Amino acid sequence: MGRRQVLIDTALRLFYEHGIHAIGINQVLQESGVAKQTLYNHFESKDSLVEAAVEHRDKVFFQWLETRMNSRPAGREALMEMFDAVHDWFNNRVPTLHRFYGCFFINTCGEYSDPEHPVHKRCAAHKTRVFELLKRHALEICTSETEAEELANALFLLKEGAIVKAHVEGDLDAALKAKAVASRMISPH
Amino acid sequence: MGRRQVLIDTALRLFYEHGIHAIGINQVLQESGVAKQTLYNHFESKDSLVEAAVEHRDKVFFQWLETRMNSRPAGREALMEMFDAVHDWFNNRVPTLHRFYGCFFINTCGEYSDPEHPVHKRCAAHKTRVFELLKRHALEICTSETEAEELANALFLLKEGAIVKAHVEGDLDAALKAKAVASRMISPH
DNA sequence: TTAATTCTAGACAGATCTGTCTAATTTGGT
DNA sequence: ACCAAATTAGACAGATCTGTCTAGAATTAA
Repeated sequence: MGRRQVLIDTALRLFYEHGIHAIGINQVLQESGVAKQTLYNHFESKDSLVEAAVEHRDKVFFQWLETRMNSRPAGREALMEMFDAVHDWFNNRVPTLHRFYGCFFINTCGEYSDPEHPVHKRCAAHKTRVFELLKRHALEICTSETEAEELANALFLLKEGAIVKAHVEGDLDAALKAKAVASRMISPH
Repeated sequence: MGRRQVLIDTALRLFYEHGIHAIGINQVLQESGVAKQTLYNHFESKDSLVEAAVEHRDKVFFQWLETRMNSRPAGREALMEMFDAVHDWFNNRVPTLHRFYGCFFINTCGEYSDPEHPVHKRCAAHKTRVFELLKRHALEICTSETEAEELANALFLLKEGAIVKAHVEGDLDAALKAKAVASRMISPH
């Protein structure tokens, strides 16, 4: 694996576990076994490495979620599969996502509150992308665009809420509880 | 106001806006106009100040929310009022909560991922406390303990999801959308 | 083989971090 | 007015932060 990718992987792992401002460049270098100059050959600053880490997480996470949902019939089943997917995530059964420390994008926005900051913007873009994925499947089982939007929104909120509950309170069944609520919202229709 | 409280207020404001590890003790001292020795007379370390800030936020936030909910009849109306309350919060109409930068407890857990850390524990305790508040009102309109638990859980997830959506995506209507979902969950019953 | 590129190791600068210490000043109770 | 406690200002230590620089080693391509 190229040096650039090694740096991104290591940085993401450390940032995700401890937060971004708690991790210094030197620690990333030491754990990745890369020289300092190499880092600054590939990235012009720490912030630039942070951006790359967020972008990478977006790619990995979205691909994983989309693949999981596509493994089931589009529409209701795919939407329900989402909750099973994040349930596996919460319980550390998805190695590619690392050990669960909440949502990297939510955590990162807690450290970059300015909505105009490039890092914050990338986090927002990720969430919007996931929302669009839900909406696409919601359209399969809804009779109008508005209705699909509302359903996708409800499921999105439940999912985000479950992430928070799982991380902050350590509730490992949060995803299943969210799924139960979601199930009641879709089936009687 | 006592020096101790000045320090807590200033620290909370800065921590909430920028994250905890991004703020140094010296900045807290400068903005609060307090000497360094005074800080270390009241707190044995920065972490101890962080704990105090989290505890204070818990007190202020919970009291605010409980008061808002108690301004309406217990049960369904109080639960609906919660969404109006956080809607005001998202739109910066609650001065005592500061400008909205997401949930301080969620953000803080992003920087203190170890669930055994005192700071993380306090954040978890806050969320649990809010959940119990919801459950108390849910019991007013449910026929069983289990049903109340499930309702409180659903509303809790919607609320947390709305906080995330409002902060990360800048969706200022997130609370109203969550309220709409919640409303559909309660009224037909 | 040679030439160009990439990487390494680490010194270094300058800023900032937490926390300690001192000594003078202010405050509050009696 | 007096004494004790609290606060101030700031120097200081030692660690750590980001980012630059240099010089040599490794890698890659022609």
